[in-house]
Amino acid sequence: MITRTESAAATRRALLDAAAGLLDEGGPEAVTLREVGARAGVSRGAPYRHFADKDDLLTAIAAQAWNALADQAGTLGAHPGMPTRDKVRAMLAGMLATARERPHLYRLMHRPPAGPEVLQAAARSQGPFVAALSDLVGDTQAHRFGAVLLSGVHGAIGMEASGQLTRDKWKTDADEILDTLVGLLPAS
Amino acid sequence: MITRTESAAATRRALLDAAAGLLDEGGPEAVTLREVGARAGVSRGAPYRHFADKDDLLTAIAAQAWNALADQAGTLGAHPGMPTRDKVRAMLAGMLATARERPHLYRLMHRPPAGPEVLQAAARSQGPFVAALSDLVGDTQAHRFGAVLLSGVHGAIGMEASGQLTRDKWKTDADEILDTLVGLLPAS
DNA sequence: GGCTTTCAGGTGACGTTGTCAACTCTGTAG
DNA sequence: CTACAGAGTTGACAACGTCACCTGAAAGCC
Repeated sequence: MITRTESAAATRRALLDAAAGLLDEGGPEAVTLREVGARAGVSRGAPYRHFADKDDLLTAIAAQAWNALADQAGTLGAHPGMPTRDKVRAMLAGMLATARERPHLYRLMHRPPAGPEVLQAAARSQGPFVAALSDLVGDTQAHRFGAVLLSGVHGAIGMEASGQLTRDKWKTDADEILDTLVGLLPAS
Repeated sequence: MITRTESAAATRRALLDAAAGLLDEGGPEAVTLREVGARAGVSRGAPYRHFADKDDLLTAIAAQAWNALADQAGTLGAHPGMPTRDKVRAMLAGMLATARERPHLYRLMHRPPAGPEVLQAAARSQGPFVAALSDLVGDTQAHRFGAVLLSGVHGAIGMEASGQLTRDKWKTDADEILDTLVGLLPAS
């Protein structure tokens, strides 16, 4: 049996999926509430039953994406037998992969100003990251190293996306920058 | 005497200034061609005499901002007696200052995909930067170092803007990250 | 069971925006 | 002096976000 709340939850998810799909395919301008509703099989006004406005819908998508990254980081962090530095590298590589596979979503995740919902989800993804760094460089240095690593990879991603970081111009790319930064960490 | 081409050029500049002002004050959503025209003292259709469409106007603003940064970097690079590493630091600090004083403009400068006009102006700003680095680490390493430095500072700026890089969470800030990265360079 | 409430969803309407076509007007070239 | 080019205006249109109002059915209560 399908209760009403179940149906509503399904619609909400359909709206999120439709909006994320439109974002991936056509960028932010392609995400119109009318088209989102149409793809989800509802009318143009229906989204307002689940989200305050368009911005609220986009925020929910961003938070969802951060939570997916957090799950991925958590799985990596709990992986037994994997060298800690490789875990750090893999977490950053996960960011890079998301940015390349779904550039518009990645940009949405970093859209200022980030609301509390997004900040909390992002913090959740950074928990395992800082924990791994603590094992390598100690608690006191973990945050400082983390900020440098995260900034460096995030910046390389942004410059690559805008076309400023090309191998032709800089003789390197985002992957190498990631490796260079991770190389600053002690091994094991 | 005021020729017609002079008057047209003045209108074009007025449109650019008006749009840049609206961008600084109210973000990208505040930049409407109607309001731009009104501020420039012309009608809503006038911008189409100087720019192909809204995007073209925004692109021109981004290119103009990159050129201003390029001028600043060029002045720094030609500064006699200043230690080369300080020049590099000052150039990066100039980026950081722009990002803090005019965050919406900074974001526009890095908006993907960057057209040829923007990429060329950006490259112009990076010329003095790479030249200074060549003096410090040699031609072969200058580009790789430059990419890491630029990525790191750009990423820190982005995370600071979105509220993700706070001293509360990371025990550091963009200024310290900048210093840390510049500290990787040999002195003098 | 019947009644009332609640709430997902639909529809009409409005203001705003980007954009185009048609028009006016005025320096400028021939 | 005439024709032209081009800056500027205005009317119009479609698309969009959003709101107010309406509908219908599930859910809770007696």
